[in-house]
Amino acid sequence: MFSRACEYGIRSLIFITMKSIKGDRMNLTEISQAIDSPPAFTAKILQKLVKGNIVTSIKGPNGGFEISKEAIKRVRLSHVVEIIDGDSVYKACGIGLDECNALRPCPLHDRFTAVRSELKEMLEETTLKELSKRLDNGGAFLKM
Amino acid sequence: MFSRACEYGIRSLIFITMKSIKGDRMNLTEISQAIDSPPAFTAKILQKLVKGNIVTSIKGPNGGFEISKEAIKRVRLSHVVEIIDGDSVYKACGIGLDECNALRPCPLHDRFTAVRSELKEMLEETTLKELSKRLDNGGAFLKM
DNA sequence: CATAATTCGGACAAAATTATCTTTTATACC
DNA sequence: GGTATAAAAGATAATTTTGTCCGAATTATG
Repeated sequence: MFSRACEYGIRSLIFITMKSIKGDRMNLTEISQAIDSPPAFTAKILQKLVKGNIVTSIKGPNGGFEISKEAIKRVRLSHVVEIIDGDSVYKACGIGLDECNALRPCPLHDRFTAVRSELKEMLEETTLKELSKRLDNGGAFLKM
Repeated sequence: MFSRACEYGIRSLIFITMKSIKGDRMNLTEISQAIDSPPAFTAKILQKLVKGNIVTSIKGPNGGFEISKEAIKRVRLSHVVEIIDGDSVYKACGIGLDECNALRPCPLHDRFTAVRSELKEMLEETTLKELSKRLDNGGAFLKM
């Protein structure tokens, strides 16, 4: 469904959000340990999220990554997926046609777009806040 | 969503089904032309579908691939996806946790499984017959 | 039986994705 | 200013997926 990179990205963000709400800033080592991901690869993904205005990074001692109150409110899963995986999740044809639309559909078009719009809706209405809350209250986990 | 291989597989099957209904058997060249896919790669995928009891293949002159009346009735998209991509579409965690279930869920678990069961349902109820009909009556296409 | 057409199977190659390593840049603190 | 810490950036490596090539096996037909 999502790329590996995107999975790590979402997990990182949920963790960072939970910590930022408490006023804690997390560095790469802490993040990759918390979500059980390869540090160097995770660093690359975090860079994308910084450029995409999702998280802010601070260099130097006691530096790391955090997410602002504003961003916590604003950011939806859809934004994260779009930054890391692009818009293929929302646009691509289910069976790989370059151009597939209502005017010139593939045989699966209608059925596929129905399911995909469910997915899209879900991603658009899911906030980092919601996900981080579940993690914080012990109702959900980020590794294993 | 699906792998490239799976996309080619589904497209091949829709085409083969449309032709088999008319009593026509198609060979690799005809199939890969009809669906605009790399022939050698498509051959590998068709081999999987033969082993998976979806299509039957006939060697030699005037050979090729066809699908039986029985299989046309029986086969759902879910079978095809499972043969080519495995069960990851149905089972894997949305954000990549090895073990993610109701007892030990990831933060996205509930929302993700809801969408995924829509997808699963769609794949389980979609038949090759239905898809091939749309192709046959000019209401849908398999390339571009 | 010889030949041509076709799938099958395995080895190989290319491209994309995932992952690592190394150097550079920024910053806090002494 | 010097040092340690941490992210940024770029080069490189490993793995997976996608795709190709070639010889073997099978079968219809003359």
